[in-house]
Amino acid sequence: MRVCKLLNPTLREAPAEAEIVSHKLLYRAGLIRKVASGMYTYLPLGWRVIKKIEQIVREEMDGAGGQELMMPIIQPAEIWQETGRWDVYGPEMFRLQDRHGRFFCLGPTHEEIITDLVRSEVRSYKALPLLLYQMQNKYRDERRPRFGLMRGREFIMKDLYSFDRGQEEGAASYRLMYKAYERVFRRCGLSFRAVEADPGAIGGTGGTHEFMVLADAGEAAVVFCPACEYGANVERAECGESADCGERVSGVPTCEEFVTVGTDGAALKTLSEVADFCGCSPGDMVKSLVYQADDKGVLVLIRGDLDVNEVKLANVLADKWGRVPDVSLAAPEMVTKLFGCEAGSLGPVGVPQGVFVVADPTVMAMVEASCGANRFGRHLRHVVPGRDFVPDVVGDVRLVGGGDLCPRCGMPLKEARGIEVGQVFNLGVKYSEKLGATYLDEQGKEHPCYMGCYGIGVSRTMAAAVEQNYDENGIVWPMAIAPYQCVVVPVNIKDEAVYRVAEGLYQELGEAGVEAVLDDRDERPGVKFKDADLVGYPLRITVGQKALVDGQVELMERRGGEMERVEVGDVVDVVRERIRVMMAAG
RNA sequence: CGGGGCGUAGCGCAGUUUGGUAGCGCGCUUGGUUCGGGACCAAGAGGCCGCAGGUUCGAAUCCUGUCGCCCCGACCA
Repeated sequence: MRVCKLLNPTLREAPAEAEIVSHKLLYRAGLIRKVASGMYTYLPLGWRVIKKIEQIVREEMDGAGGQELMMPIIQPAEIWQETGRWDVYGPEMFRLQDRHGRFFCLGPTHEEIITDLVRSEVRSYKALPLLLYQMQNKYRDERRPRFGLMRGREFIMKDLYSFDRGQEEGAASYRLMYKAYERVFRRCGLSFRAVEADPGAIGGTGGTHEFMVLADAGEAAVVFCPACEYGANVERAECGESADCGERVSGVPTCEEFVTVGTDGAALKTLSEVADFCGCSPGDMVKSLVYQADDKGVLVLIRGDLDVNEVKLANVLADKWGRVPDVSLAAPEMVTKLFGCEAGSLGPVGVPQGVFVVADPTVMAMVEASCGANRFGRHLRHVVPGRDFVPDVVGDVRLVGGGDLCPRCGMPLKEARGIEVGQVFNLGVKYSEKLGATYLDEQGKEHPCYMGCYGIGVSRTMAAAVEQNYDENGIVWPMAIAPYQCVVVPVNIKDEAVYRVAEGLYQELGEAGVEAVLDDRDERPGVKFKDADLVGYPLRITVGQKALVDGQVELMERRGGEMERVEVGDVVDVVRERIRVMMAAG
């Protein structure tokens, strides 16, 4: 490709709306342009990167036994109604009607469609395991699209679905995909971490892992152990601190109420204020939070120095109630209505009727504690969990962070931000049962297929790669996903000797299978160098008078920036070898 | 959905307080001089100032409405 004709509008300045590195650089380097909030056009160079990532994904999916197919973007409402997700999915689903008034959606995902296919076309155990995948645009009307490609309303996703005979074979497919994902992201040159995750709304019975590219711009917080393999999204993370660290003592006096009003006559509100007031630390207190779970009031108790993880709370309640509730912190009015006093004076002793009480194990492990008295400006001391109050359920609702101990090996965990580029999911029989996707075993007995689903955010992977590979001059593409492997820059196209050599090298590289562009613009060298750096071609060949008098050209790696001289006749071989090495290195 | 901010040339911005018929830098076009890290000179093209109403002799500027875009939040008492 000749840069002269390449639609690659680079910008000196980033658009004001771009906040994060990948958004700014992909825009400035002329790889993407915005069409509407959360929707982008991939310009020729950007689209080449997408296709490279797709090809890596395709090779690894095929290698794992996957079969590629293509399903429609527009999906009929009926099938979503069958699984109940037409209503569950809510405003995130783009919906539309055809001329007859029938309802459709733009597919946010394809479990329904694929399961519908399999239920009509697969009968026998002989067809299993079956791994089907596609790469396609997905549509989610996000409440807040942001950060360029990171969270779009239209995005490119690879989704694979596995159908197996049972849990055991399903687990094998899961492991197969897990391994394939590791290869995909390694080949893309990304530094990533697979972490345990919360299944969330998709539901399903088995485990799930998210593949996180570690980068500051990541929307998710993860913890991982520097010593062992453990890693988890904080929504899910457990920690190893022993729950029963204290000895039960019998000598704790009866609990008593005391006044907690500051010198200005106002009631002490925050937990640390109360702790200071009674000369103890937050860790000696019980933090009492009121949540609304669906329409029910829930009092959540946790040790005062710790925080509550709402996702884990929802899961604890789900275990007890048999459904996953919507959990949010209760509005102040609701707190007052239930407890007759404001937040800040709440506690587990004398909880009103109808309020469900959840205690974190850290609370039950406390020997004695202080807490609110459910009366304005009053607190209690010498409160013994189990003696002075008994929760409805004890469950782990603790938000784990860096410094907490690894649940596997006890080392302090590290915390980092992560960009979720992939997720592997054990679905179990949730969809196959609802939609009747069954197979007959050797005995002619009918069973629901055991399913898994596995996503890779292709467009998001492109953004994540930039978040991890850039410098002050622009993008530094890993060789495997660079739009072109190499740029040939004639310093001055009006210098005939220079231009002839550049043109010749460009031709030879192409014939040798190297993806090269020739910057044949009549621009000053500085402009071409700046653009080459901004776009991030991994290799640059500079053809100029200086070296050409010795029959040489200059070869530079974008990462590192060391210039070396190469004989004109050796360039193609040297470049091919360099590409080979850089591919392997990622 | 709540809060905040912004819509003026392809990109970045000024002009809005105090109404008087639109400007700067970059980019783009043409000509010339340059040519190893975003050159210089000259001449140009390009904007119903997001849109719709209103006030006014007159609106980018004031008022009302509306649309779009961005950020934060929707979690700790």
